[in-house]
Amino acid sequence: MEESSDVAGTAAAAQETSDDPTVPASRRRGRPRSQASREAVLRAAAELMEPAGQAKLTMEGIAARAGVSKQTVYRWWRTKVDVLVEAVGAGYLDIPLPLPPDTGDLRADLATWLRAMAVEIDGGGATHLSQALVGAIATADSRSQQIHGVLVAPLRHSLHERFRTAVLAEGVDREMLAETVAAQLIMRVLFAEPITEEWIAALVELVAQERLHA
Amino acid sequence: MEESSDVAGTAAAAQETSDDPTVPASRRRGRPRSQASREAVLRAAAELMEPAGQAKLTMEGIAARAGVSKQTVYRWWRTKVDVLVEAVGAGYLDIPLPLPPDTGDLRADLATWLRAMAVEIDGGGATHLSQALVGAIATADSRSQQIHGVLVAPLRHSLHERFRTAVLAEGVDREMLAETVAAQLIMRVLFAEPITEEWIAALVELVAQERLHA
Amino acid sequence: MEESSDVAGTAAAAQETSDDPTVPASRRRGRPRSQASREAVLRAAAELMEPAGQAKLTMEGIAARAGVSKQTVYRWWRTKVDVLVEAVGAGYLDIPLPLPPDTGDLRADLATWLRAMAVEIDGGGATHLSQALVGAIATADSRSQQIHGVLVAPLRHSLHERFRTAVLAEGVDREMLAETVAAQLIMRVLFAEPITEEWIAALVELVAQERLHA
Amino acid sequence: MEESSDVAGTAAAAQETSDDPTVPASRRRGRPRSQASREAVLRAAAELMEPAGQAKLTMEGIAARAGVSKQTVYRWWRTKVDVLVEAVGAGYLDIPLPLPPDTGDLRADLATWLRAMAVEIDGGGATHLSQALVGAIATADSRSQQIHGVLVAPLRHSLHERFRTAVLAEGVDREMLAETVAAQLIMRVLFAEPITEEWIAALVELVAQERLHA
DNA sequence: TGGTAAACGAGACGGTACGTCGCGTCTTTTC
DNA sequence: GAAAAGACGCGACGTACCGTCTCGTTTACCA
Repeated sequence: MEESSDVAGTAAAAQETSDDPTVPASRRRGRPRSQASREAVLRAAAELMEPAGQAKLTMEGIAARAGVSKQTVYRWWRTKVDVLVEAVGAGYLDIPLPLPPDTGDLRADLATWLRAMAVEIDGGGATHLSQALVGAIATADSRSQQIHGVLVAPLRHSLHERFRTAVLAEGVDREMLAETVAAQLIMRVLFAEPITEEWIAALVELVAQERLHA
Repeated sequence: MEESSDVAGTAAAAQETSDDPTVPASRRRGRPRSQASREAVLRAAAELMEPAGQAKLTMEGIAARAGVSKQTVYRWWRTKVDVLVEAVGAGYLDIPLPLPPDTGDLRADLATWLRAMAVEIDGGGATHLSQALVGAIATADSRSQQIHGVLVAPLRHSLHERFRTAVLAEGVDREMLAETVAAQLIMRVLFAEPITEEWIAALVELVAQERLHA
Repeated sequence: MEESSDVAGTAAAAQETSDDPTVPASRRRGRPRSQASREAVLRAAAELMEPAGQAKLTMEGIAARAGVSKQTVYRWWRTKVDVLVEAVGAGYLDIPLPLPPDTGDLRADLATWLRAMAVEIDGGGATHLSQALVGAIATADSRSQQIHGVLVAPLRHSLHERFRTAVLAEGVDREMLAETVAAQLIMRVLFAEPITEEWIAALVELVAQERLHA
Repeated sequence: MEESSDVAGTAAAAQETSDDPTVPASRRRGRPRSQASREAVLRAAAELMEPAGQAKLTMEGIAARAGVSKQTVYRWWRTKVDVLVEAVGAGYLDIPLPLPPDTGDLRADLATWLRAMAVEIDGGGATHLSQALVGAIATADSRSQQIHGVLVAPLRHSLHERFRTAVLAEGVDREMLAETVAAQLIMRVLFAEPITEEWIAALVELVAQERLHA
């Protein structure tokens, strides 16, 4: 639940609302920001996402549930998405992200992982959040960068980690492999397309090119 | 008001709001649907998308610009997305979709096509529309199926067409290749990631596996 | 409670929100204004004034109590004062205004009437409303004209009526006499100064100049 | 913070916020009240009234313009009105109040004075301030006494001064005469009624009864 | 001369109300 | 019956002030 938890953050950027610790204590004036409020807001936002994609996320609702004034929410976050992104970043709302196993057998590992993701997705966990986040991109003023950082980048990163250690044909762009799997998966989630064994097989086949140019 | 009618049609499916002509003329009573209104609405929706991703698309706005009563819009389309989808389907708002060329050289053709797409995207044409459409998915009640049909399917379809005739290694799932390029491209558009030569090269390399198992 | 009741209206001007009946029925289009809502709003405003000068009159509160949407209130009345003025004009909120008796004895009649007013005022009836109305003048955008019409004019008018028939010295400006009594009374109300017998006597003496120039 | 202290003083009474000098020096501890702040606040309040009846007077605004923290304002004045009243009392915001001349000719003097007031009022000087002050009465918690002291009493007082020396019919209540002129004038200001020659004549006629019972 | 206690600036906080926007529905007259 | 017009209940928006509450920082006094 800590701010600190996103420090280790893989790629996910710092969306610190910045109680910037570099500011010398002696120069911080006025009543300090209430950490209680901050946490309450993030938690409220997270909880309001839970009910299976309510998409019922309103600033008003967040403030109410957090027991905080609307102004306080607006003071620190310009938009819903900003709240959401920070909530994810700070770990209040976790996008379930199992690391791909590494048994040495890339194809098997990927398949296993994709099946795990399928379960996760069918459970509805990721779907609603992802949709909300991606949906938020539409909001004109919204920061696709941030959403990318929270939604896509971690996925890509953890996949890349697996590919990095894999035995592949020379010259294969591992970055691209990770990106491909991530993109495919996200599309699947967004458009609620089922994740079938056939699809998994085909994707693995495409991406696990250990024997190429062998 | 039918949805069932969009079963037919492969990709760029018919989402006609269907003044179903199979209904015997003798049974159609009262004032017939105004084609003028229908067109005005679709045109208005299209135009309201134009200003570089205003995302200012409201039912109220559509009706106003179309010079049509709100009720008339609601009578024939349940949601914004429905209007948008039909507008795309009816060609009022075209997603620019060049067909991949077929010079025999798959790799070159793909690269050419991707570059063309990059231009299109940088022009901003596709971005806003795509974002709006995908964004619409978030709207809880929204029909990701329809959006898929309008946004993803055609892309996938036209790519598949090119892969179908390509000389590839045996057993390669051409469907998956098309799907991969489409997914990658859409992700790129959604998150406003630049389309670089490196990325194109890597993607082509991944996907144009003519020489596999050679 | 009727609109019609203010037609007879003495001086109090027409602040009709104008369901203008001169508009030919054939040209009135769209859903007609809900009389139920209109009345509910005016009644709500009146009721919210009751509790002895709550001054708790908010647009939000009026709408809520009337069981009407805020928008509906704003659609027909630009400000609180407008609502209040119409409520008074339409008789939902009456400023108690006993007519001065006419026994032939002006001095006695005035004294009687002033005592009656004193009772009314001590009852708190008029005070809060008057204060609210006059207070409203401060609101920059507010229409002192309207308030004058509702608060001052009727008072002046009914006094003038009594002076008109009185036997006074020649050349006395009866308008001025009515105006003087009204002004004095209103000041007394506004600043919560007590109405004493001495004050009544002095005022009557000033104003009932039957014997002047005799 | 005393109220009692304004008992003394005839008209433009002292509503000093009282760094009461009767408190033994030995008991005054801590940082003393900043006179600079006090003046800045009063000046700010005065200035914010200037722009022709902005009525834009907010505690927040006063503090901001005074370069003072909100707390400091609240520490010394409970309400806006308190600030305003003190500002008037301390002469930061003067209600222009010419003394009625005394040439011996009461009627002429009154007429002259009323004309002078008319000019003042048309200039807008008094109007906005008066409206603001009277408006403030509405604020439930507000102290009509104080406002009376600042707005009405001085007017009444200076008029009374003139009537005191005037030659009038016996038994005429000079208090009442002063009160009448004051009330009439204030009503005129509040409701923005024009001050015409006719009105002046009539008022003078009513009030300057030197020759009565002659 | 150094504590100490109140005043001060800054500014965050929980609130209430504001006035507006868009939703989807309803009610009327006109075509 | 469809359509234009437009009022309606509703819910959320983002903003403005309210009056209160910490903070860290003066600044005079008293010991």
